[in-house]
Amino acid sequence: MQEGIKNKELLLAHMSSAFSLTGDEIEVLISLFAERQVKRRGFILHQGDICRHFTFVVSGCFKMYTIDRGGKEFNLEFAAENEWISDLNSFYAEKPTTVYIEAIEPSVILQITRQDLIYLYGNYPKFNSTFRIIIERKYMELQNRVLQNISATAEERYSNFLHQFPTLAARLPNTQIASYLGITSEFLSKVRKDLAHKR
Amino acid sequence: MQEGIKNKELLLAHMSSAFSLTGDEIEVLISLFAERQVKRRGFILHQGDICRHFTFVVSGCFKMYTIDRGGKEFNLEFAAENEWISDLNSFYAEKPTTVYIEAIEPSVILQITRQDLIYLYGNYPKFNSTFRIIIERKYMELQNRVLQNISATAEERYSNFLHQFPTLAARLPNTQIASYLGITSEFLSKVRKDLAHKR
DNA sequence: AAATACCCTTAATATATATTAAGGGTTCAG
DNA sequence: CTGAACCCTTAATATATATTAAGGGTATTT
Repeated sequence: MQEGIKNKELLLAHMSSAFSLTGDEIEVLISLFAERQVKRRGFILHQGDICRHFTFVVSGCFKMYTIDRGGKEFNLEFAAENEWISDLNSFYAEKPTTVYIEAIEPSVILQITRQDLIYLYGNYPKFNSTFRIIIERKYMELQNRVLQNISATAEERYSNFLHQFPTLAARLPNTQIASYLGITSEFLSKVRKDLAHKR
Repeated sequence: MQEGIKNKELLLAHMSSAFSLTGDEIEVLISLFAERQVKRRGFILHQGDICRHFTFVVSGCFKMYTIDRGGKEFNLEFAAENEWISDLNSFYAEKPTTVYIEAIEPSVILQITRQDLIYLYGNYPKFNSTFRIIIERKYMELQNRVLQNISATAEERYSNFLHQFPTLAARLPNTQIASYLGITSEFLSKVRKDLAHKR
């Protein structure tokens, strides 16, 4: 329990941003989350598998994506430091996932299993609120993304992405950003040129 | 407490689909939710207001939308019987909303205020789980919608909408569906013609 | 250091979707 | 009952975005 505590401090700080935690709660969090290193291009979830963990990213970055029949990838979500990633549908229903979660950079994560999370919900009620709030925040972000998708041009969506996720944008290849925005990387290239000319 | 109990039974049935409720929990739910009738075209939330209620739809149907500088409406969400609707961002942060929630049909709703919901979370811990699950379900639906938006053509999105929300599709004018799908109603008209010819 | 895979850009052409305009059909409020 | 809103469709034209193909640049692996 001494090794890796340092990484768990980020999780504890994150969890106590909404509600402060008691000593007991801190202890149980530390005991139930397992640390894992993931290499660049390493998968923590593969299409067809059952998603068995709720994952907190300590460092590095992941993408969650699907591949259609034509072999094209579509990025549903990125998760960097201090963010959560999981396929909720597969996780709770224990059914095969349709997505991949892959490390874009060498990463360190903390994971809790479904069983342990349910134990946590049942025995430390505060975590129901904590995880409710985590999901609510993610929900609002997604809703904003849907609004962008139905109302904004590719150029507006890209500008917005740069503005909303500046550090992420600097770390990701444009191909990955294009896949997230729902455009081809060739078109993103044009959009970038047009934006540059507007300066 | 006798009048309107019938409408609250739908809420109770909905809430106990994930966890069964005790007598106390049922009583507090009944006491904290207020029933309201809304006419067609009536607003339960107006841009600039603070969203003060979490709303459960007993009957009828609502749309949640924004209007851009050009006056165009974009439908973020529909909510019919047995669904929840609220602008979470405005509701929790108590700041002015950017959206409208308007009845598309004469409707009956049950509403709880932010204060009462927080009271509920604090004193009846089970509802933390219940509302966590409600939000998780909505999150998965939104995620699926984002995937559609970035990966599917307008025709695929429309087919999917018909398949996923058959009763809703039959009740809504096509203009509203187009606004939800992120296309113009003229183009939806063409999509419908093309689909009809494919039979 | 070479080889391979990845990444970014450009441009020509093709397709999906928006815009504008117009007409007819329905519903709803006065 | 009647006009005013709304709704749906069509078609011509315009714009946004995809596809294909090609070349050069950068990492990563061998």
